[in-house]
Amino acid sequence: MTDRTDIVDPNDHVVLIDGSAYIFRAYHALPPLTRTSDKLPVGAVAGFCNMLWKLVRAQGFEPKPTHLAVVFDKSEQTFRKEIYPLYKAQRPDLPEDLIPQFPLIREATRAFDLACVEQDRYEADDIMATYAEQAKARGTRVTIISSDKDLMQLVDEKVRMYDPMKDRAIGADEVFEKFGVSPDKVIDVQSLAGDSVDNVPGVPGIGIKTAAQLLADYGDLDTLLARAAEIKQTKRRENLIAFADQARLSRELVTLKRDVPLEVPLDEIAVVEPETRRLVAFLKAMEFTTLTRRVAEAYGIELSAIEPDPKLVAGAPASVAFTEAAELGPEPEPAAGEDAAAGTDGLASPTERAVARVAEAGKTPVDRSRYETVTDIARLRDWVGRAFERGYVAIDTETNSLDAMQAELVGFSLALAPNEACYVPLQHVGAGDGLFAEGLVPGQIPLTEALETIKPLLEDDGVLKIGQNLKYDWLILARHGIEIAPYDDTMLISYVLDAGASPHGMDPLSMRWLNHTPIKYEEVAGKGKGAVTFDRVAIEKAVEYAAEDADVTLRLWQVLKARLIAERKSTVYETLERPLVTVLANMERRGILIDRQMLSRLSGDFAQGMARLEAEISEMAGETFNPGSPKQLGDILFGKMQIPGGRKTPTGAWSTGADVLEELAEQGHELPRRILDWRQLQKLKSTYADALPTYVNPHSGRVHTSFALAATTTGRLSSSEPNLQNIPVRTEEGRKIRKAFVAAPGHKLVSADYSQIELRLLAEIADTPSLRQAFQDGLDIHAMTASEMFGVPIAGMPAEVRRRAKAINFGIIYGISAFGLANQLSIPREEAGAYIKRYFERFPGIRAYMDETRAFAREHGYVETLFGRRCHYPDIAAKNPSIRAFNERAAINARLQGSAADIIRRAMARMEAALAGARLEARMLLQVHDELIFEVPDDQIAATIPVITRVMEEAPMPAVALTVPLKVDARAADNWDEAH
DNA sequence: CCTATATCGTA
DNA sequence: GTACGATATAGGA
Repeated sequence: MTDRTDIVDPNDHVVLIDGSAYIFRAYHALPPLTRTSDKLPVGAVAGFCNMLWKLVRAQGFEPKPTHLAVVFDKSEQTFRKEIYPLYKAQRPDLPEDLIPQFPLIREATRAFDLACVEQDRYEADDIMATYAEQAKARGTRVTIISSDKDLMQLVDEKVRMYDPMKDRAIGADEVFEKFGVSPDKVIDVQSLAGDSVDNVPGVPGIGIKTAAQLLADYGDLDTLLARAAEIKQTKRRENLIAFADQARLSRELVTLKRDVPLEVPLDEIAVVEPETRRLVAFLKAMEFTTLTRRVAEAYGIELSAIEPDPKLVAGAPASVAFTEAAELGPEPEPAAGEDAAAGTDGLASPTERAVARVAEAGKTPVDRSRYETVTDIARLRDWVGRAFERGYVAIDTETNSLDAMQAELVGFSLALAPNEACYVPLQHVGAGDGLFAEGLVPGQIPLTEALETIKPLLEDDGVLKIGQNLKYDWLILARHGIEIAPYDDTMLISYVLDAGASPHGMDPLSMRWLNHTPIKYEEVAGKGKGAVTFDRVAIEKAVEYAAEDADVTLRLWQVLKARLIAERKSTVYETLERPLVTVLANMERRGILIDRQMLSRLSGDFAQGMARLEAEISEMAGETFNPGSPKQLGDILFGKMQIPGGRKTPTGAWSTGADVLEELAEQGHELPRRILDWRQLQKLKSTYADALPTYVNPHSGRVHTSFALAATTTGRLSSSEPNLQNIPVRTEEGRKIRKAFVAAPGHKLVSADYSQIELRLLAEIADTPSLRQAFQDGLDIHAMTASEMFGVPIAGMPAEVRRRAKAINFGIIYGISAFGLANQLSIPREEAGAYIKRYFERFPGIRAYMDETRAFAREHGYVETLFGRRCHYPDIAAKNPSIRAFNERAAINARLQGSAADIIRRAMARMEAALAGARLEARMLLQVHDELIFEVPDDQIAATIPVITRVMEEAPMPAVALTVPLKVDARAADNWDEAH
């Protein structure tokens, strides 16, 4: 055992050898050399041993190294791959005769008694960067033996590089030669220019030269990105803006980690005299005659007295070379899923295929002149026939409205391959410019005939239909009696892969993956006052826009579907996303009934109340002003009336939020109370009582919201136009609005909601036995928390104690901070901090859960739900502490909120079949995060509720068997308020 | 005319 | 303290 505990000091010289890189370069630079007796390739090994010998003897290499480590890449699975799965993904297979040299070089290192370092999840570069950083901190010189440009960011006055093949030193000047910037700017250049070898994306159209120039002009990457809008060159400016996030991702990839938790500390890589006999035995086994002789001479060893290392000699059974080489082979990959794009089918692994698709995607430029306008049925039949042959087709519909429930079909486009796309105009009308009478433009296939022709294609089990935000097109066509199946949705695939990391609309996806900017809708239809609906767009212009959408969708699918498989997210997509397209489309199609008379009456009542309050407000203020204007109100309260205790908003204006006014009201000020009352009425009137009736569809007489599947970072749905997920419930006045949501005659509304689902998931995920037990025993969870924390018995507990515990429980779900809890409970921050401390003492598992989640998110840039959904937080490592803390809280919350969202999605995906299987006519109408609302025939209510409850409670199975029970409460009533 | 800000409704 | 969307006002284009 050798003692390696010397302490590094400033006179030392730390030498770090990039082992893996050395082998590659030596293999290609040196003439092939094989061991005489068995033709084992050893060229790189020989070069390596010669270099080590020079180093330890300090021959032509001053000063003599005191510390030396040979550093290797260990596995392909590095933290960079977790950030960006395509990183270094297109590495070609190693040459046959190179593979056995890796283990031999490790053996050589050991034979020289030098440290051989490799660590899971880190590349050799990161390990070297960490050693260099630590050595520098002690004032020690460092030489990195490598010519890898990725290491050049480390060069400074203490750290130099040395190219072992060219025998030359690399200092700041050489780095400038290569990158056009000083070493401290190398990272920024690489972030912009990217690297095709390592598959670092960078910004399209920017190479090293341009990057260096831009950095000379703007200083650094962040400044450049912030001021990108100032750049004159159009394409360059657009790319810098569109790919800013990609540049930041690239920066993460190229920045070497300087704080790797080293398994072999710096002090342990001190150079020691080798055990000479073992070294000679190794060299002899390698049959390096010249070097063996030199080494033996230097140490005064009689050559013939040493036997070659028996493990390594030619013909040795199961020699280290071959056993270790086997482990270096490519990782086995499961077979790829369905796949139809040409050219990349033969590739071995899903990852390679995904990388190839990404690389190919930008290569075929979009050529709009090749799009066909289909105006006769024979041509349409031809396209349909070719789609059948191909087995997949991208489709996009064009309409005259964004509202899928009332939009008229204007035309549709199909795409079969890049640039092989067509547009089928159906209902275009004259521009109506006064010269020509409005009416159908001639030469369009009659709507019914066209639909009859494509229906068999769109409903054929054997042909995959591909859309972008397909729920919209599905609804349009469903209203014409066509139910598209099977299908894929590029927006949802992107959402599964990149939620939180990048947007999922067609234009950003196209720019990101295809390096192509599609025609803007405004360019064909105009914008603002001059905008026309798509049916009035000239067909020649419509073709380019519409066919391009199908073309782009198809190309996106080729890239994203391959990534989905490579990144192992097919199950998330197939179970949590894809089924929801038709489920939500059907919910939207049904809509919900509202009682317009009731809302109209409420609107009148609210108006009356507001008028009365306005009179009182003017009276108290001594003047009339608009109570709806925070600016005017702030001036009255804090200017004119000089009420103390005002706060400012981030923009410097007086804050007049409800919390501020509430406080003033409690101090006895009358005006703020009136304002609060007025605001409540104003909100209820404008947002609900007046707005909801305008959403009633004239044909159905019902309100059809639109649910967005890909709008949130956590996996929740969102609802808009109108938002039916924020219908009032907390106040008596508000519940009057909710009462206006009613069941159709002969039906009732059934509301079924998960009880405390996020807290239950907290107990599950944070593995907290006491919390879990409480749920298993059906206890009041907030009272139980209070009892644990404050030692108060549950029986006869004061309401205030329970209220505080409840606020803490919610706080935990939201990633708690003393500041937030203090705010919520109106208590001093110190007191809130003490509560949190106490909570963590009682529930240590939850603190561990929060710490683990933070650390995981920090390391990976995302968190995962129980079901594998990824929520990305690209700013989790922000330097700004408040941004970072915000992201940490969001990440902590996302695992819980997202897992709950997954569960209700699973329930929804199964609900239709469960109801149909039980011969029930209940229809799911709405989802409000932890609640589902159904419309159920009166006589089926008793039979329906148990089915709904069971599907919801069993939703995690079989993917996840929770140890905490899920509880669902369901009730039926004539209106939503009473059912809830 | 369009965008940003403040406010407030929900889970 | 998390996640959303709608409305009104205000101010620059």
